[in-house]
Amino acid sequence: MSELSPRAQEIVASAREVLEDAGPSGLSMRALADRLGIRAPSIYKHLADKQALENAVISAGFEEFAAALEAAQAEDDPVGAFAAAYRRFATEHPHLYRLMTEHPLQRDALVPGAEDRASAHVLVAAGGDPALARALWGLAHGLTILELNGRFPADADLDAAWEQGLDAFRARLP
Amino acid sequence: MSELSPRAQEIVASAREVLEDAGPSGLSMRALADRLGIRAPSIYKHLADKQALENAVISAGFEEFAAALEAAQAEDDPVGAFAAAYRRFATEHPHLYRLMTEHPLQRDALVPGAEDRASAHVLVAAGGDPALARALWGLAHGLTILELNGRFPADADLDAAWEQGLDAFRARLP
DNA sequence: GTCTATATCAAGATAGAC
DNA sequence: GTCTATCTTGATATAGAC
Repeated sequence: MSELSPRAQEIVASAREVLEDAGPSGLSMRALADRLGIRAPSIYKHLADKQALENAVISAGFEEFAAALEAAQAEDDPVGAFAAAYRRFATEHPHLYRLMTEHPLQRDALVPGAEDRASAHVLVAAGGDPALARALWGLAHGLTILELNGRFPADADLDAAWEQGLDAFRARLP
Repeated sequence: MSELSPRAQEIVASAREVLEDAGPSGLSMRALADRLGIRAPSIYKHLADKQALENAVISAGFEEFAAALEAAQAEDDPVGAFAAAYRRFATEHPHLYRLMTEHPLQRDALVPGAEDRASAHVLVAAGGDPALARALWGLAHGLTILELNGRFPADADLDAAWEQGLDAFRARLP
């Protein structure tokens, strides 16, 4: 990913706002231009195309996600601390989380290391075991996205579901 | 959901084929009409609109999913049998699985009970504990959709990730 | 850095004839 | 049950002027 000009960074920040208001499908070049008070074609002077825009939003999202996971590390209950921070990030930024996870990533076009920095935390939480870490990630993502997609009954106790799942993982760690 | 005419059922079956060839975004009324050898407006004589079409495909998907999970029940390792059938269904019908899970469901417009019949199996696999069942569902969905979205490294041992996760759940059951 | 004007494409959907 | 003709909307993107 090439460096972004200051103006491009402003545009990306606005894109993030549009995304969080309107969801991934509402993030169009026109909607973004409206938010910026300019016309859509002007955006192309700063960002090559819509993919570049989305990739910039996603990269920033990973950096923010990584920071949130990092701030939440706790030695006494690494699994619980990871899961709480994970769930909170997704709940507070549902559309950003969706954009970051619902499609294959164009890794060549992202800020290098942004994704890795986020995924490193699940490995720590799983005590360094890659297979257990991927399973824990699966649990966290699955519960998160099923909830965002409204797949659980309205009266389901999701806190209890998280705790049951996390307890199962805690029991596998020393 | 109202009953479908025989012709409508043929159209839904073709829609399923288009979906599996081209993915959810490739399932347009025009692409479907091409497959059927007719013109797009003709479809509207049999199905009210695109949502009705998608809901019919989704309902059929749930019934097929439920049947696959039912056929896989095993008393000695209910968690493993459930997970294997779940993973196989999603791997064999990735675009159908996506369509069934990536958006909120319009439950009023689905065949009654189709979703319930599928979700009942995870409850059985979890020994009847709803919270544990939702966690297991989260694990299965998360690993499945992360894999479909290409989120794991190419050299990741996903069989091992599934086994680690499933073992954690097996240990919570009598 | 932004503008207007425009090209291009593809989607869902309806009216009315046959 | 299918057709043609058409409407409407909305998206990405480019050219070239200011």
